[in-house]
Amino acid sequence: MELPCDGAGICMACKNKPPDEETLNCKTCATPWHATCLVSPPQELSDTLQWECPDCSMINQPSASAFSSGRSEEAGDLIASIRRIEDDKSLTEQEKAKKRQELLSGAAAGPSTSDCEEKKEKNDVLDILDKELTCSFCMQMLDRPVTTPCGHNFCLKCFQRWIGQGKRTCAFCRVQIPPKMASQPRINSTLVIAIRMARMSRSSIAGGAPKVYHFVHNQNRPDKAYTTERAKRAGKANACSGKIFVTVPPDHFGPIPAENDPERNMGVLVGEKWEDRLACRQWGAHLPHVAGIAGQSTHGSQSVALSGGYIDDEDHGEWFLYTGSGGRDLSGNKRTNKDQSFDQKFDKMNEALRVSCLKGYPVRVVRSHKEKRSSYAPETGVRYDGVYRIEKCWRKNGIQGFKVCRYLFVRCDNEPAPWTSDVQGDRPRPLPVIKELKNAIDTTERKGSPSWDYDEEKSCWMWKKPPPVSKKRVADGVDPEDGKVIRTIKRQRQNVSVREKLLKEFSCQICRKVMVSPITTPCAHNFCKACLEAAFAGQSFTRQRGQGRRSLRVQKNVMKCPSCIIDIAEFLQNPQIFLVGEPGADGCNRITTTASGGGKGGRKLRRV
DNA sequence: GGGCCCGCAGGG
DNA sequence: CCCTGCGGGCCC
Repeated sequence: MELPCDGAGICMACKNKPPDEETLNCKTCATPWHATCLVSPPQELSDTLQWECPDCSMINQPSASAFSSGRSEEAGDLIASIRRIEDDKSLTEQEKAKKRQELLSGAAAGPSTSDCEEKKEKNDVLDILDKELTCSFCMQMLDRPVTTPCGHNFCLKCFQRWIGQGKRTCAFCRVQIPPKMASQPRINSTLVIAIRMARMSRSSIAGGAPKVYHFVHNQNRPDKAYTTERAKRAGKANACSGKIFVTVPPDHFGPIPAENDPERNMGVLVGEKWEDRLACRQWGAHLPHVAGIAGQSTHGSQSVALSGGYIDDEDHGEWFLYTGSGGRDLSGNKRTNKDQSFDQKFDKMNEALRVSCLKGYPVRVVRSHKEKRSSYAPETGVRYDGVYRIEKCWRKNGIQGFKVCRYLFVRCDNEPAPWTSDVQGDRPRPLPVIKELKNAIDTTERKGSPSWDYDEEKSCWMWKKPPPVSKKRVADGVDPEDGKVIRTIKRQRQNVSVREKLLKEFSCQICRKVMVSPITTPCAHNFCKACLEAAFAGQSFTRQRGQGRRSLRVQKNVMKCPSCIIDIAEFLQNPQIFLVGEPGADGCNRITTTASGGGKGGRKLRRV
């Protein structure tokens, strides 16, 4: 029996992680497979784009029923059938709609190419809808379905109630539920689509084609991020962004419409997913590739990312509580830091969010798989979940003991959220009751009417006041003739100078200059003697100008290495100082002796 | 799984 | 120009 790759991308057949060029994604279920482990891999490159995995291509053979663990097999069959209809180029949209409807209602189908196949699907569909798409607790159509490894489906809320009662077995078959599933249930997005399609099909009026949801496959993906000469590290850790595919300016507010998507003419759809933040950026959903908030303090915030970076965040899907940025010590060249060490203020990006709150702008929201505590986060990658409005913001004492900026986001999108089985988008909803507001300070609420609001007549969310005028240009290199985007190539850095190499190798972690009276800690960090002494006298240091390096801030009365958390109190009793020559003519110190500095694999002084 | 490192992008 | 940042890869 052939096996796909598991959730971590490991081939379940050979137990290895296949490289990208050996990974095939099924066009129907999007599951990755290891090409070299397949009995009959596709022969032509072009075949790989339309490749269907063994599970999906033999979906009606009982021996090949495994769709993938944790999913409803029958729902998988249903989706596969629906997608086969979608992919049939010989059908018009109306014919497709009719076929879908027949499939889902079990009505008589027209002449078929495969009688056996269709007969099974027809007869099973009602059963599937009755059994598989019904929650065993509430006996209703599944709402935010979660699926146990034993293959049983429950509403998220029902499941959580069950777990809350201390139960740890499947309510249906009594098989043990893994601790991870119990503590962090994730919504089964495949089932969501199945339920939604069933509903659309039932409610669709004859003649009007129901809305078709788009499934994004890898082959539609754009050029990837790339690495410069300077960024020596492998892969995308230090990559430049690939081209931006949408023609909206970086300060565009709201959904990205089809007319700004010259590549596909679809716009960015709710539920679209990307491998990582760099790919997400390329489609304009959220531009910064590290920061969680996109925006300008004078203009407003266009988008946010929920990635589990801040402990105070609280996700309820249609609404969530977001934490502002800052309050963290980023010394030591860090980009993020789990620990908060000072209060957040309403400035910079936090102020940008506050502006969007006051004006009632729509804020795009992406959720990342890195948010482990939310049931609404995707299993992998980064997903666009539509626009939200910030209804209130305030400050509170955060979990880590410092003040944090807080924002109440409430969904206001015309497309349904990726986790809901609703066919419709959002309606205005009452604000949730937020307990922490009792102890909030600096609370801000919108006074006037919001710019982005629900129109009762048109039954949709829209700009009720003109959107803010863009102050920026569309992504660099967009050809005004055809709107095609030309990738911009970053200027690459020339050879690194000897001086820079020296600085890198022998610089003090505090002053960033070549060390004077160097001391290497047991944890292998290098400092000037004076800097280290001053560090523990409670002084703080700012970086040297012009080198693109970071400030190091040290805490008073803490005997930890300024570059890491190792306690060096004992070492400081008797630090060893190495010999260093006088400054040279260029002002750069000459290292003249060899010495061992202790610590594993650290930078050690060498003769030059 | 956690620590560490660093180029990049964008705000101000 | 300097500062900041809810990444991502690698090493342990």
